[in-house]
Amino acid sequence: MDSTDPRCVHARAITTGAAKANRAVLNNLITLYSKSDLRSDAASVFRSIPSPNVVSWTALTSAFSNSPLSFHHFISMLRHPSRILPNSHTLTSLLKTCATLPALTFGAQLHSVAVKLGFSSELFTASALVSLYFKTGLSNNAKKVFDEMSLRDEVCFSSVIVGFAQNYKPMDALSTFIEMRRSGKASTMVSVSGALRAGSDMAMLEQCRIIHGHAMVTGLNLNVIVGSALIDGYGKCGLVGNARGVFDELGMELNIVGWNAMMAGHAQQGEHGSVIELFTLMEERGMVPDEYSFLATLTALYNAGLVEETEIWFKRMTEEYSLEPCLEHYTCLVGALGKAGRLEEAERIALTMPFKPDAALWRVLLSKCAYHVNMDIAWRMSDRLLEINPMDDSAYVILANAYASAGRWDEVREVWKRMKDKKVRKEGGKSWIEALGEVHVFLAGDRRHERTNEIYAKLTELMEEIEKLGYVPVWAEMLHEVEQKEKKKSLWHHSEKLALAFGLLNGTVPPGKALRIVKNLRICRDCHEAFKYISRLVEREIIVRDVNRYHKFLNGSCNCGDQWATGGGYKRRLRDSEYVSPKVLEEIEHEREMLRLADRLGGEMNHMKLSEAKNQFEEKNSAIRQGNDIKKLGQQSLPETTVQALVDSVIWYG
DNA sequence: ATAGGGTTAG
Repeated sequence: MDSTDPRCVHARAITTGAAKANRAVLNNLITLYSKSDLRSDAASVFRSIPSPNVVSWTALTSAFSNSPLSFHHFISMLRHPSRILPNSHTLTSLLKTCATLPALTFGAQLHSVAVKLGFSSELFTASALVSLYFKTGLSNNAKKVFDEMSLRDEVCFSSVIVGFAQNYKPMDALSTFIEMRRSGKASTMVSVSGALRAGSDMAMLEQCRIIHGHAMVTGLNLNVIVGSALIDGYGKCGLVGNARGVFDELGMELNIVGWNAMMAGHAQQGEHGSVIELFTLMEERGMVPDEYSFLATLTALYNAGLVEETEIWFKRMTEEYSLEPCLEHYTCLVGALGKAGRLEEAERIALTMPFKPDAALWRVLLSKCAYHVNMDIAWRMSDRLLEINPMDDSAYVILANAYASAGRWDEVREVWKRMKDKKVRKEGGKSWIEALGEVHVFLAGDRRHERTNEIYAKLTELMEEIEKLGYVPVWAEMLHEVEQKEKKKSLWHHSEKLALAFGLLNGTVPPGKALRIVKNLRICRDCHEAFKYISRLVEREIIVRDVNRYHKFLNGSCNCGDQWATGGGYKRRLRDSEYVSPKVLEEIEHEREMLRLADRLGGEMNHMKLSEAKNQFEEKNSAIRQGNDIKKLGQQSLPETTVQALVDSVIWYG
């Protein structure tokens, strides 16, 4: 036994008599044991303390953090005859457990206790509350707690940045990052990786580049977490080469997360060869592939239309690697089987797998039925989709499109009528394009952009030119009775075409640079066809990130090999709140300048400032605490009603 | 003496 072993320290404490004499020594021992993962030893040290104080109790609950057992210890403390009042350390530790489990009901009770005791705006307690609320999806509550804090350090800022990023509010995450930098807080690996995640969730390449630059100046680019986030970010923005640069730079430092992110980057491009290559290399390096590695592999194979390979790798996952496939793995398999026309088999798997199929899975299968025009099964899938969400527009749209491509117009009208009767609205197409650090959003038929006239003129010009090159409009999915001219127009005004025309105007995307478009739905069949021709016409690379994958158009063809009608595997989740308004991007433009300045000045002073601010805050806060209800009434313990509320809510967690 | 934030996917 070496001298740092807690048992050794314990023995010495007993032999020297320190343990008997000093409660603080034993409190320390509890922490020492729990840090070495010896929880039961920690508990027995606690039991040996004749009159445990709040520190002893907090050390005990912390030893059982991330487990509901800590709640029970806390209740025991409150019920203890010596009437011990929790302090901010106690509540902070418990709130962290609530965030990890998660345990919102109990956490909310703790919040009320924190308010009663005057801790709810304290740095540590409030940070833990912020994390708890973000973890449970209550962004507004988290923001409210954050807003009420009078002192903020880099940790609580990073909780908010990461929290917003995890709650699909990338713009809020980025503006919090900017706010943090403006207030002079140093960037950390956590805040930078959070900001990167926010940027990459929107496939905002420029944003990822700026943050990469910032990471390089601060040296955080060599951090494994930031590096993995960079690989992921570049991958999601479609720059696999840049991702690979970071990947190679970090080399042996990277853990499996970084490897999986790299594989995912290739997978989203449909580069299954590179994914398999990395998979092999990973094993040669002694790393054990996990569920994420397999998801990248299955997505790549499935997106490439390799049905048998998808099946083989799915089997390998369970049989050779003893990994449990999750819903997303099954979605790849079901989609692949569906694509091969094995629809009943795919359905059977969906119904017998150990998970309840979600909307995404039924939608994938529905689209495969539509693809094979197997309308009986398609209707069944559509019903299943509507069971999950009666307002799901895709349940109708896919059916209608399938009938339309088979020329069964009566049925098309029937489906549209049904959809209208149920008051289901079709999600409109939206596309955005990044030009000179700004993002421009377009809806189908949008005329709100300030350069609208130029955009429509450019579009007409482009379409007429490619018709000369042999482009034929693809209107298989449109109603036949619409006038030829009208048909053409509505095809021409799809959001992705508007975005592309804008990107080709003078002063938007510089000549020679790829045009990068992101779309909320699948790219439409006609746009896919038109973009192939346009890429040849204008001799530019056009990159479209749709809900399923990347499409890279160059010199008349697309790297998806027209395998665009897929689904499953990785998805890009796009919500209205994620659409970028140029105004916020202006701020980021400022931020770029500010980052440069801040980095030149260096961030050493921040720590000094922080401790100074902390002292001021403590003075102010002790005044607040003296004025609060409980202390004012001279109570030594929490009111019985509060304790009872805590007890009532703890039963939910066993 | 006891306390808060993290990368893959979704």
